[in-house]
Amino acid sequence: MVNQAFPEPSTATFTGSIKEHILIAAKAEFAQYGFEGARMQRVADRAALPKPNIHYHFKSKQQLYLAVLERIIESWNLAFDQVSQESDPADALEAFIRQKLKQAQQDPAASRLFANEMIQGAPNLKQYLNSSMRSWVQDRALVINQWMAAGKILDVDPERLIFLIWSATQHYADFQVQALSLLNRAEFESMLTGAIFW
Amino acid sequence: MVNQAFPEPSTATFTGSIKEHILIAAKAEFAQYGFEGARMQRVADRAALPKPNIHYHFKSKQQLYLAVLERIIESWNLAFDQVSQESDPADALEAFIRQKLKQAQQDPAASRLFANEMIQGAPNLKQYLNSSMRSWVQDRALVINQWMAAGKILDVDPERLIFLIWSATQHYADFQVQALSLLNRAEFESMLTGAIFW
DNA sequence: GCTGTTACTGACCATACGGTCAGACTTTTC
DNA sequence: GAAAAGTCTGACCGTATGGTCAGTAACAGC
Repeated sequence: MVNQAFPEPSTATFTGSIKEHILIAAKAEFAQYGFEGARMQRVADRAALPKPNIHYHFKSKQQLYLAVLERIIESWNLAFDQVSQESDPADALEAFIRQKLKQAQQDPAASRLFANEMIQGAPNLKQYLNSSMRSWVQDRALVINQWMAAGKILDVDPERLIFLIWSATQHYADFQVQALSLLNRAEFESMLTGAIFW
Repeated sequence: MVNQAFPEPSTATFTGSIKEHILIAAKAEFAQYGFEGARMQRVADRAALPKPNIHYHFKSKQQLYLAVLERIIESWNLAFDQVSQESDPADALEAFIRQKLKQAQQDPAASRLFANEMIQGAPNLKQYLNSSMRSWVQDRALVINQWMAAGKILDVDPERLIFLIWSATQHYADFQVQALSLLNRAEFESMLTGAIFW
């Protein structure tokens, strides 16, 4: 039996492709243990498949990991909606925060996997950080600067504001155990619902 | 040669005890790879010692890990200074934030190791979270509630405020690569100096 | 300088690990 | 319905891993 600190919703009534099924199992494993700590046998156990079956669909551990990572980045890119200087700052920021919290709630494993990758020095995501993610931050920062110039919000460092929101929302996914324990609560959802506090 | 994504300050001019020397090397290894991903051989390489030497001083990987964890918790406890309802909220909160940022700056590996432990579901820190850490949060929350009752600060959920500060400060240590990359900066220190933005 | 104790280490061990492969089973194509 | 293609898996392989051990070196006490 696999020690699943954060069990995925059961895929017993599974309908998608087997590759997808394996990717979900692998995501949970990599999220919990990181690339080096992950075990192909545990991925197989989580997916309830023989180990060679995993290797049939994904040539190597590295390739499986990259496939998981790619899917996560892809799904996050889809959620990167547009904001312009005409948007109302309060509305836009609240929408952004709610979206990030929803992401953390719907797929905390993805968030934890990303955190693991960052902690290890982003060996597989340096390119992503330096290209699409950076330009995304810069676009947002530009809008925030425009809001400031138009007197719509107080002066802040735009990048710092984005980091603050990013970190606070991601925190609930990555440090789920800590937050639940410190708040003495059992359910993840109620914790996130309460996370918007202004 | 060990791939040190976040090299520790060199201990070449090493003066402390060998156990301490090993603990520092082990902290870096466990912080980067987590318990399961860490390799005793790499710990030995980081410490520039033969592997059996590590096992002479620490019976097992598990015991070495616990020793590292214990040292971190201990050093953090020392920094948990007291705040009372007589304190000025602005001063007290700023002091708290500066202290947390200093911690993140002085020992980011410790912060990352803690993050790794949380991501894995705190298998070795459940006790700590449920006892001393929880009561620390509750003590602080009480003071914040008293501040609110006295009209010194606006109404907020005290635990959420603590989490917000915790997450934002910890973020700079754990996601160092991301933040440096997105800000297009090379030095960690200047990034932290700029982190206090109000 | 001998003795007891602590510190160290090259060589080794059992097991776990990522990965392979030959053959079996299943589905598709015509 | 037979051949071809795709999917699956028990048994296995070479290597890396955590850990051991016998023996050596260093050092303190007398």
